[in-house]
Amino acid sequence: MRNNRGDVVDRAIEVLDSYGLADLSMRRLGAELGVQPSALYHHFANKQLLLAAVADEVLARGARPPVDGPWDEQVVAVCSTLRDAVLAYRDGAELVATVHAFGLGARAPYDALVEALAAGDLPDGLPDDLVPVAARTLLHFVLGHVSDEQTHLQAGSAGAIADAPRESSDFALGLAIIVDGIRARVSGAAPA
Amino acid sequence: MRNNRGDVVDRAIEVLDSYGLADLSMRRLGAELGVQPSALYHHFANKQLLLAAVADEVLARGARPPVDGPWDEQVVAVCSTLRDAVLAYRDGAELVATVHAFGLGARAPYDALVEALAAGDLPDGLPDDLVPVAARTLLHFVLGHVSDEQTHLQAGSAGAIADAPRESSDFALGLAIIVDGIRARVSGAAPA
DNA sequence: ACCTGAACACCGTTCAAGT
DNA sequence: ACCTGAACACCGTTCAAGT
Repeated sequence: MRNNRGDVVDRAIEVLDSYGLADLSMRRLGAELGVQPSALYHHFANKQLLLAAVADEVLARGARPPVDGPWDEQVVAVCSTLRDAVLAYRDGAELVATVHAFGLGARAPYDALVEALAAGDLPDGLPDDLVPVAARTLLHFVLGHVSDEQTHLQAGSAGAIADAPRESSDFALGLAIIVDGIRARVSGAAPA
Repeated sequence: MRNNRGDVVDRAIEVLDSYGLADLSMRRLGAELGVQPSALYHHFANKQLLLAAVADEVLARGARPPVDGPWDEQVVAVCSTLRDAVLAYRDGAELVATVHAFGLGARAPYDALVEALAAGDLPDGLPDDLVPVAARTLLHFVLGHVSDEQTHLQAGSAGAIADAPRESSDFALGLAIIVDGIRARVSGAAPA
């Protein structure tokens, strides 16, 4: 009945997927593991570090090998992989966004985007100062968009939202807008 | 010493700006007003509706009259107004994003973006199915970007993040990328 | 290495009752 | 119309002590 770090993370993902991020408390997770809440502090110094480990595991489970090809195809591949990874568990996008906002972990998608954007096979290549801005813009889009999707997926239980349903084609269109915008800055539009 | 709805919202904004969103609790706000926490439930059915009213007030205080001109200038104006509005109070972006995610209030910026995008003075005009996607993409960008800015503004107190500091020119560049992307879809690039 | 048990300082929310 | 006071069912975290 003794748990190690991995057991705790695995069970946390089950609780997350079954009950949502708001119900993933240290007390609830302890109960689910048959253990006092204080026992979790043997494995993680605080809840935020536990959530960071959970987010990293969600991302690791959804990871796909890097694609090669032109930078825009690489970017679309990374964003689609990220979307699928966080979409696989309830509140996955909100979890990763929260952890990323706190700056502990969940750095893999950002790094992957930077690498994809740096694969400038264009004549001029992507300007260096554009890469981090573009990467963060893409990350905000993907996590924000999927958070919306997941909120509306669970909308029946909370009974608060009555907007139009999101189509998965919205994701492709929004992503294409940003990629087009990056391309426009490379092939010689006027800078801001 | 009796408070009305407006008093509660005003005081909530003061607590928000002084102590941050995490410390804006019903109990703390009650104490700040010299009132039992339960008294707040006379004015708001629950905390989320209170936060929605606070977010709407933050947005109202930062509101600026609509600009006329081409759609892209209107879009930049709306996004800059939104950025300034939420940047004026601590955790303002996170507050508005949270309220928006719950679907209660904070709809004004979205509506303003839709209106700006619909001001298609272009020959072809903006395709109807592009407008909502573009509006949501812009909203995610602005709120995500300013959340990052505000998190890093307060980084010293939490001592967790050690990334590169955000420059306000990053906002202009990221916004320009998205606007360019929208423009590319109008002036006849291949659809996704 | 992993866990207990008790404690501390908090939460949001409800509800009968007061003025 | 606005508020009290008490209660209910929770939180995250610490810490001495156990195996």
